[in-house]
Amino acid sequence: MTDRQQKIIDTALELFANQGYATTSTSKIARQAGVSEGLIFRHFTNKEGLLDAIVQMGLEEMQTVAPRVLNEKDPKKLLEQAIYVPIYLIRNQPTFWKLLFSLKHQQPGMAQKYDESDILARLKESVEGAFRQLNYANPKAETRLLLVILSGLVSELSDEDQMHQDAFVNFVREKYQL
Amino acid sequence: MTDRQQKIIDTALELFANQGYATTSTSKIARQAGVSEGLIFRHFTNKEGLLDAIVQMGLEEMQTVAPRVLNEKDPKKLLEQAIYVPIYLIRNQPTFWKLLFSLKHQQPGMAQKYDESDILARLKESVEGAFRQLNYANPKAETRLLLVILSGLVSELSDEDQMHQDAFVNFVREKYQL
Amino acid sequence: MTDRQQKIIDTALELFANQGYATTSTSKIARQAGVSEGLIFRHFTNKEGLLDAIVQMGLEEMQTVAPRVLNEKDPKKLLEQAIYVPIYLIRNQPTFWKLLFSLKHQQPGMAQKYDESDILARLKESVEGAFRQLNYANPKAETRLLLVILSGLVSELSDEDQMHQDAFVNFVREKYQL
Amino acid sequence: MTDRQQKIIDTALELFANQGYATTSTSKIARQAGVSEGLIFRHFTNKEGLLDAIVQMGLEEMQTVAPRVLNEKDPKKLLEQAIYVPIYLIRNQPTFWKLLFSLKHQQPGMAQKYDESDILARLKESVEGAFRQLNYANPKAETRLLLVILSGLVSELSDEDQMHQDAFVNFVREKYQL
DNA sequence: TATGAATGAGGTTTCATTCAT
DNA sequence: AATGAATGAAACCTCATTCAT
Repeated sequence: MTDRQQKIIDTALELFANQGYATTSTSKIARQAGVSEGLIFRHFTNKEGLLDAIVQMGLEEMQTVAPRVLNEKDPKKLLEQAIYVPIYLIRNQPTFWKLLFSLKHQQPGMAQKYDESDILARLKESVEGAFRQLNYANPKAETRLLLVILSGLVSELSDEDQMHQDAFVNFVREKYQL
Repeated sequence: MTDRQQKIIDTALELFANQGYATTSTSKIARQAGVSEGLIFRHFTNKEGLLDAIVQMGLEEMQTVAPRVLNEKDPKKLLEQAIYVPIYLIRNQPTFWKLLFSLKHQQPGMAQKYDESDILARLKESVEGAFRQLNYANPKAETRLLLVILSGLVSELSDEDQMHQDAFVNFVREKYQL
Repeated sequence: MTDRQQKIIDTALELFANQGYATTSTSKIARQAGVSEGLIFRHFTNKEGLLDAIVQMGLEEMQTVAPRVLNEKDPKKLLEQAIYVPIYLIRNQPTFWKLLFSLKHQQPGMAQKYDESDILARLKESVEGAFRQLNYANPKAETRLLLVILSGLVSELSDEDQMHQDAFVNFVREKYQL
Repeated sequence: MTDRQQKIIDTALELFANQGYATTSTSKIARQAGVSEGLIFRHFTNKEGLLDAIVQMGLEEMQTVAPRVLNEKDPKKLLEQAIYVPIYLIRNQPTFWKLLFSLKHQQPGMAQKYDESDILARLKESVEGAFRQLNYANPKAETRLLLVILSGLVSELSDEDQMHQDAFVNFVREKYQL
């Protein structure tokens, strides 16, 4: 991964997340990244290939954090981690997660493609297991609610300053008594 | 509002909501609505004008339900209504709300335009007031959480059958002890 | 078929035949036809769609001449016609036939597509039948030779003035004692 | 001429002949030849330079066979050779001749360039002389017909198996009573 | 009101070619 | 001699929009 490749990915991530995938032209990406438009296609084949690379990269970061949840044996701590991890991820890669959640609304088939991603599925299971072990009445729904909350969280990430964001995250954490 | 105007609006709503605003071409709308492409522009001036008309129409429906909340004096019932109204709306106009929430991810400036919409703002205030009157510790955050949940709800509307949807809505209602 | 559609077809035919299909850009066609580039795609979908339309049109002309061969009962006259028809066609639509034969060298799969064309196949059969009825020793090879000659004829059509062309056609006719 | 230069030429010849010159990208050649794209330009300056080298190479092969015709004194044998030489060449370098004839249909000015090639012109003259010495009525036309037949032959070379090809070549030879 | 031909700007992509290493 | 990153021009194509009828 050369310097320019990384520059392209970073620029595209930011633009895709904040202006929408369809609305962001490859020429705008090139201009803002300070490279020629052709370079995008030499490295990523496609506009979609570029998106794939971005998602790939973002999910890899997840691989390094996910074990904290997946390998935790103590049920109490597992739950804590289960809730922290998404929050942690969103805080570390806010733009990436904004993009990931937003794709659903933009390119019907596209988001679905990444849903199959193994790591995401296993995390879901882990979160669900955590709720189960803590004797929540409806772990499946509980998991979904948490995801829905996080999804909503992300969708408003950019519109506010960090402070309000933090306040709200804390509020959610308390809601789950952690 | 003639028949064909309505047909155009209905078709565009469905396509915008399910395939994205930017991704849906006016020619696709025209074809699927069975009218000429020119007619769209005669009636709505713009692609954006068409979107405006759709949002206009959707919000008008809200005007007929909103008073149930806004005019309710009894604090207990007001809260009930405050929570039911969004659920009711989403159930009655799922496509419209899917579109409305999704705009945020697609056209930066566009969604914002409708946020100013008076009726939506006043509803927010009412919901917040409801939480306040019921002595919730943090009414502002509580309101936001509810909106966030509803937003998440909508974002997955199309991906599941109604049954799962209903089950989840019930779960959320119980969470709020209603 | 509007005026402009026809203009586009005529221009494209000439350019495709004389400069090659791949080498002729849609923008060059548009400029020379005096229309906007977009119009080409509105009417013909594709560059390939435009080629299809051209071939379609050329083959239709053939439909009006082919019966002369196909319906002839008298074996002697049938042969005469069988040989004249290709010559007649080439003389009437030299550019079209130049294009048709040249496609083989340019777009591997493309020419093949038109080979299936029924009318062309039936003509081949008729020519072959004619040679058979005249007791030529090897009608299949004879037919192929004729086609090969005609193909060669066409391939040099543009490089010479009509006079040399005619002289050569006559020479071939005498070769076949007609 | 290094190994890799030769590999590039061979690959390009095959692709140019079978897929067309304009349609074959330098990157496809590089990939299939197993070299970097830059190397093509280091060795041949240009895409056109590469084509020149290919033609150069093919014509050199001709230099070794042409004398058989050019130096033959016996008129009877000269004619035989005059007809065999093209057939021999096509059989030995089918791909090259396919390319050479096909260029006419693809790059207007390009083929013409090679027509001036001395050896080709002198061969034409020799073939014509052969027909003249054998008292054919119209040696010029006869020569052209032969060329036209050979051109047609080549144009269908790739589409059939060798057997049919041979049968047809024999048929042509008999036609000329050799 | 309604159509559908026509436009032109801009989008994605390809490709011959250059250059630093 | 060889690579592969990088470029920029030009290719094909889409699309919102205009206009004559």
